[in-house]
Parts: sequence; C-alpha cells; structure tokens
Amino acid sequence: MTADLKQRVLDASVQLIDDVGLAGLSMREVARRAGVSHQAPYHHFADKAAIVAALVERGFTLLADRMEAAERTGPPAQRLRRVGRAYVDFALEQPVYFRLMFRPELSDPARFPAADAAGGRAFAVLERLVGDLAGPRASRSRKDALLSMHWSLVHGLATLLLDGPLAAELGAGVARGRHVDDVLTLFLER
Amino acid sequence: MTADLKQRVLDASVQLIDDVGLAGLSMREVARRAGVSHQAPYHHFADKAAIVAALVERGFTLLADRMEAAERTGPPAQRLRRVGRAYVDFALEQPVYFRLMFRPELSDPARFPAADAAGGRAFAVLERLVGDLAGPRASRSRKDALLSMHWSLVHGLATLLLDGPLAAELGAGVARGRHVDDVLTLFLER
DNA sequence: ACGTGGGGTTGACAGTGTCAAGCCCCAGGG
DNA sequence: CCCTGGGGCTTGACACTGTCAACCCCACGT
Repeated sequence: MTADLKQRVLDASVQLIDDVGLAGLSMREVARRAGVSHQAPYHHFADKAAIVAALVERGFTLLADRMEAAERTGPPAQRLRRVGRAYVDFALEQPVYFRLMFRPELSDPARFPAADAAGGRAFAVLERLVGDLAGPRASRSRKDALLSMHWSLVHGLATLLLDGPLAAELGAGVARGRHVDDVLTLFLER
Repeated sequence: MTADLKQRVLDASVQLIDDVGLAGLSMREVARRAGVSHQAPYHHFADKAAIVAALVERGFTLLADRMEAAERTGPPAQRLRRVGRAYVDFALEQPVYFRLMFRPELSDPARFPAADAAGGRAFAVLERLVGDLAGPRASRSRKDALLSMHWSLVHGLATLLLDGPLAAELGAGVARGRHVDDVLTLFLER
C-alpha cells in the first residue's frame, strides 16, 4: 500500500519464487500478492524478464557488498578465504537470488546492462584478490587460470550444495557449514 | 517419422530448448514439431515435468558414459584429469542437457527416481577416483572434502564457462579449450 | 467373433503474458 | 480559476499454454 509498488512487486516476486519455484513465477500472481490489478506491474517493468533482471541486479549487488566487506577485513593471507566463504554463504542464505543470477537467458546483458554491471562488481573483487596473489609479474594466462580456478571452486561448491547431490547428503545444518570450511581449508592450504 | 513417438518427443524437446530456451519449452510446440496432435505426448509422459525428467536422465547417462570411459584410459595418475576434462567437455558440448541436470526443481528425485539413479552413476565415478586418491586409511570427512573439492572445481568451471562471465570473455573457440587445460593443470599440479 | 486396450484424435477449460483503452487525480501554466 | 496533461492504475480482450475428458481406430488374445 504505502511503499513503492515497484519494490513491492520485487519483494512479492522473490517470495513467490521461494514458494513455488521460478517456473511458477507469474505476473498475475505477483500482482495479486501485491494487491493490485494484473496490469499494474507493467507500469514499472516492461515485461516479466525485466522483473527477473531487476532481481538479478539486486542479487549481484547483495553479493558484491558481502564480498567487498570480506575483502576489507582480516590479514591479507586470509582475505581470499573470507571472500570465498562469503560467496558460498551468500548462495546458501539467499538461494532464490543466487539461482537467478546464473541463468543468462533470463537477464540478457544487452537488454539489462544494470544487472550485468552489478555482476561486474563481484567479478572485480576476485580479480583484485587474485592479482595480489599472483604478483604483478605473473603472465596474463596464469592470472586468468588462477582467477578461474578460485572462482570455479567456490561457485561449484555453492551450486552443488544448493542444487547438486551434496544438497541431499548434507542438510542445511551445521554439518554443511563445517564441510564448507573443510573444503576451503583443503583447497587453500594444499 | 516412424521411430517411437516417445523418442521423437524427447528429440524435439531438446531441439526446442536449444532454439528458444527452457522457458520456451511447450508441450504443444513439441507435439507440433513431432507432427502429432497436442495430446499425443501425454500417452508417453504424464506431464511436462516428466519430459524434462527424461531428458535429465538421458543427460546423466551420457555424462556417466563419458566419465566411465575416461576413468578406464591412461595411467592412474592422469585419470583424474581425464575425467575432469570429460566433465567439462560434456557440459560445453551438450549445454542443453547439462543445464537441465542441475535444476532439482525440475526433476524431483521422489517423483523421478530413474533420473536420480542416472546421476548416481556419475557421482560414483568421482567417488571411486577420490577414494583411490585418498587411500583407504583416510577419514570419512577428508574423503568427503576431497570429493567436494574436485567436483566443485570442474562443476564450477563448467557452469562459469557456460553461463557465467567467463562465457562472454572466452568464446567457444580453441582459447576456451586451452583455458580449461590451464586451470586443470594449475589445480592438479598444485 | 468379439471385447479390450494402447495409441492416436478433437474439444473444452482455466490460467498465462501482454496489447489497448479508459478512469482518476493532481501539478502546472494560461 | 479552469483546463490540460500525464502518471498510476483499472478493465477488457486476445492468443497461447497445460491438462482433463471423451471419442475413434485397429491389432490382438481368447
């Protein structure tokens, strides 16, 4: 009623996806939950894809905030670990956003540059970190490989815990958190 | 034309997803492409989710075949690398299948145990490999961590190359293949 | 010879995304 | 003061979707 309909539509969308899954996201149901007519959302979003793109942007902003915070704390040697942990934690705590963020067909960067830009912020954190790790004299391809390796590790861990077989094995309890720590330790202190 | 309608429906579905994306997958369009009435597919699949689940099963079978083949060739020291490479290659060559395979909301294991079982085959390959790597005396949690680490690495690499920012940076050319090699080398050879 | 049932059809219904008009209300300029 | 314009919302319509129901045909076992 009171807040911007735009924000209410986004909030209702997240909640709806959480309830019934992405496939069940429906413009009309979102409008219903927001208490407006089925066409009201179109005053703020061109179409359904635009809503999803706005959520992707929100998600990347949230993630980048966390990563940047983790990047700033602790001794340099531990920053990589903290950022990785922040990445995985975000995925596990905000699965709705996280799953949306890596479905490029949903947020075409050509159509929604804002979402793309928000993703760039997260990307940049990793790039800085890996740049420090490799030292300034490292070759381009070595830095690329380092970046991909680190990102792949945390991204893969996050998605497997969320949607892979690891999701069934470990629940959402403490065991999962300890497992994340174990894997990061094994990887970083090898 | 003459082949089992069941298989034709699956083939048409893959092609349709390839053309217009998962969101555009439509029972009626699939039927149209298979040259039958809009209800014919229902004689072979309970509903749309059942089609997708059948594709997931196909996908995991394809992947497990490749991984098992890679597991059998080459000296033991290199098997891990070959299997990892097979995993990433599969994802890049069969993006339609691969993307479907990690959307658990699409193939609820309780409803579609066959898809789940096929996934288990791929899982088992990694489990064996990591078991060898760790040795029989390793603790359970160490083996778990080793498994997660290796799987996360290849899985993350595959999805980032497919749907992440790495997709835009590297195209689908030779550079991508070399990058995969670089990352695997870096990871496996410490 | 005849049911029976698998594989196919057409028809209908509710629900969807989105285009097209229309309504209300208030800020601004004449 | 009126009036005009437009932002924000509504109702209505259309083509399309997934799925239920009913029907039709023909090969088959008994």
